[in-house]
Amino acid sequence: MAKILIVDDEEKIREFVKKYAVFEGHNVVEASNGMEAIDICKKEKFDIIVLDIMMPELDGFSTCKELRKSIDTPIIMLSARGEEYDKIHGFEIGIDDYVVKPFSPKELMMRIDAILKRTQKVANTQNEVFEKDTLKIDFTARIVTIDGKKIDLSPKEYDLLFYMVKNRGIALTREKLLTDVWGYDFFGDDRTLDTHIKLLRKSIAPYNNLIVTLRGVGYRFEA
Amino acid sequence: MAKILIVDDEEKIREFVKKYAVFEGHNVVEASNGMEAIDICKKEKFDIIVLDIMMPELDGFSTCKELRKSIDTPIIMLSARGEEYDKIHGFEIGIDDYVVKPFSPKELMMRIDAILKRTQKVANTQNEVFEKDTLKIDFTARIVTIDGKKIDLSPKEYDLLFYMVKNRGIALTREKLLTDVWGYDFFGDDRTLDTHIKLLRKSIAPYNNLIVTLRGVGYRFEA
DNA sequence: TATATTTTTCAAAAAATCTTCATATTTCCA
DNA sequence: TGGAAATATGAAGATTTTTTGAAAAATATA
Repeated sequence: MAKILIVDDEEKIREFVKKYAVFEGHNVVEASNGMEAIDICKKEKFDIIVLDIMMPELDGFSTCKELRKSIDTPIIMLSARGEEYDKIHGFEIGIDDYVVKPFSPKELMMRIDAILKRTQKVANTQNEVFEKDTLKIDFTARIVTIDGKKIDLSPKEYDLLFYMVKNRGIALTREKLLTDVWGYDFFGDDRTLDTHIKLLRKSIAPYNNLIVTLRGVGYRFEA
Repeated sequence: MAKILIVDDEEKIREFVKKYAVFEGHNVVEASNGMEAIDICKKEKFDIIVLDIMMPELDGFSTCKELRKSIDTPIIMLSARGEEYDKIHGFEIGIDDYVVKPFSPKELMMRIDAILKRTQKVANTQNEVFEKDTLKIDFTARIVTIDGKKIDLSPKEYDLLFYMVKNRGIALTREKLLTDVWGYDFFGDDRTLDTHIKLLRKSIAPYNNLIVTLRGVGYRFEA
């Protein structure tokens, strides 16, 4: 069906992805690191590239950046939970989708299928955007504006805001926020989340009420 | 709502998970070890499988691997903190999510809900909702509205309402309400429940009659 | 290396909620 | 019907949770 390049330093992951992709009738080529991927791409053309972020030497982002200089093959990133959340969302034009580890083969295949389906059609260069009154969040460009004026947010503020907006209308427990935005291994103080909520509210000033406190539970971003 | 298989050698954990899953209206089947889980899965189909990693004989990973040969039911792993981090994030990508012990029931339920939402109805991002006339309870957002207007509920009020609505049409003894909503270890005054029923009734004002007093027994939320 | 920025910790203050308790009301039945 | 038992209610104090500001620690930047 499609020709896929899977780039990961762990052989087991490559094997696993390959197994399921082949099962679905795809043609799979493996690369164990970024440099190798770049070399291979000079010779062959793929329909989709699955790229792990965490790799020794050339990481996924750098590899992606390099690849983008010559090709526009859709790229799906693999990332650990809590890892580089905003980097993934903010990465300029580079990434088509990402999958958070751990993931099931089914999920990855679904994403691959979705992208393949999408790329058959006319290129959709529309940025992914959330808007509410004069608050505008452009996930693709990584820009937040209020009333047309650009708002400066720290990385963590972006992480948190993006995550909450992506999951707006859902009651998010403190635990879920901490593990998903900070990563599963966050051991920190209980007040860290509150503090960042505070900073974020301050930053999005007139819209601070969009972040609703759910006492005893966590927070919710109003849909 | 969903059919869940919980696999753990510790009965306490199984009970713990079961209690809350049933609480949320799920249908739960237990297995005390990997082999049993594999056997059960040959006969029944589940919507989600919760699998402990640390089990005697066949551990969670091996069980997962075996299960994956025949089924692609979403799997959530339970792991002790720091346990098998690499394995979870790397090799075993046949899993959909993981929860670190000790975990709160809320946390696990949220992840179960998230996976169900993602796998069952990909296009359907509908929240789980209860409606009766103009009373609307959005369990996903944790929002209660009457006639479109948002009602403010305290945590206990919401928990109580949640529990009663999930178990509507059923006579709920005071004892059951106290142990299930407050927890096993509630030693408090007998009037605590009454007081919260009072507050809840006040909050859902025109619908207060939906909470029926069963003298000598407890309360019932009208179906 | 110094400087600026960001993240985290911490403790006090504020806010919201929970529980208790005394009293009122209702229900049931001898 | 009278009174006991169960439930409802209001108010106050106790407790819990969140907010906040400031400072320390960690990171990034010049």
